[in-house]
Amino acid sequence: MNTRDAILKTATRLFAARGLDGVSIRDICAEAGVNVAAINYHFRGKDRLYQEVFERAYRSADLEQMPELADHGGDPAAGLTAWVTWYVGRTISTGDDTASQLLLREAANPTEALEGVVHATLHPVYQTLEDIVRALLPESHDAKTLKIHCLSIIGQCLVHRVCRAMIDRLPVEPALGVDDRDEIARIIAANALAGLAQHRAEVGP
Amino acid sequence: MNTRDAILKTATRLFAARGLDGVSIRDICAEAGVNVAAINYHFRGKDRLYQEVFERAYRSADLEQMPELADHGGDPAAGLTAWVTWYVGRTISTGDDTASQLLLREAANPTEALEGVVHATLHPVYQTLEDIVRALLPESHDAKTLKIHCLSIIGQCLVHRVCRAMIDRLPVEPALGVDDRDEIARIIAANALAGLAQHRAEVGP
DNA sequence: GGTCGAATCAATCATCTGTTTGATACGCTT
DNA sequence: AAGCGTATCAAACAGATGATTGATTCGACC
Repeated sequence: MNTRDAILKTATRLFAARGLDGVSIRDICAEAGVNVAAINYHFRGKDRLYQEVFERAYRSADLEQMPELADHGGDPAAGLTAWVTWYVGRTISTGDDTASQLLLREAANPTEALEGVVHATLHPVYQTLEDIVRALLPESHDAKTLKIHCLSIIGQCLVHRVCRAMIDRLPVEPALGVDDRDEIARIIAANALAGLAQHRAEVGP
Repeated sequence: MNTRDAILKTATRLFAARGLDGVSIRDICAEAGVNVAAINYHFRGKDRLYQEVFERAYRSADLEQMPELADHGGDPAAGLTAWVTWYVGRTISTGDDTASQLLLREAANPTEALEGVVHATLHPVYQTLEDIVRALLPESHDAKTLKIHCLSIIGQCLVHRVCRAMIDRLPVEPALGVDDRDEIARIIAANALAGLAQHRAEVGP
């Protein structure tokens, strides 16, 4: 196998599991079966390798199937439900979790690589949500209210991933798992729609 | 000053800012003005020092002023609003942020110390919220629905702290700060109450 | 005044860290 | 076949790391 790809593959797995400081280049090279000098030859150092790993993990994020407002023409409520279902699905995932693990580590310990990922991937996701929520707010809303509502929706989805370490240690039954994704998405969407509806009822269209 | 306390004070600040792996015992001792051997003498090693730091940061958490259901006798809605306001206030804080920083690092990189903190501090907080939310759900609710609703509320509050690194890099105006705490708490409480009310309307009391 | 334990210190230990070096092998073009 | 750039390798480098050692200081107690 290509040496460069072998390093990337192993490094992605190890960085996600143990963090930048938790993995030495000797760990990576041993598992990848390559010489330690290969990292500096192919990536100009450990930090650049990590940067490449982190950005690749999010460059491959499939935003193409993200539901948008336009997909649900006249019905922003349906758009919101679809968006939340999609977002919860990718947050509570059975499959590859490395991307969210890397992002969680960046949240606790930001590196230079975070800036690029936020602009390239996270911002478009947020903007799509904002477009939907805007359509559900009174026309007279201010930008701050809009932002708070969007972050509330995101927070309800992300808590299940971000706080997993704490939730799993909570002696509270039942444990929530991947099988509960639909139920979780349903409640979050209902919460958001009810909150936005009530806001409209108070302020007017 | 007491050597042991000097180490704890400096170690807490540095561990919160840079993490367990980001700080060497020499860093701590240099800033605290003590000898490197003092850490092994007083704490039996770096890991134990970290454990002590993390647990102390949450042992000092003032849960006494946490609003409970009993404080608002017949009005769980008022209890929820009070709880959310309290929780948002401590999440988006002007003052000492070390505890939440340490917890965020634990979320990304759990250590043995997390278990104790969850049981001693986080669990009581969660249970208090659950008592309030339970009173706002139909009597026929199941445990899973209750848990999801509670985590949704927690998620809406925590997102502003946990995702700060990403939110601050989002090119979206306006930036939310400590001055917006009340507005944020108001919207979160309204969201939760509206969601729970709608749930009652659907299912019955 | 002598003894004991706690506390502090400089110095050292063994190991691990990211990086660099110089040599070697391979595939390609001329 | 000669020359050249790419890739790989074992070895070494220089510095940092957590931990330990043995000596020293200090105050309390009998």
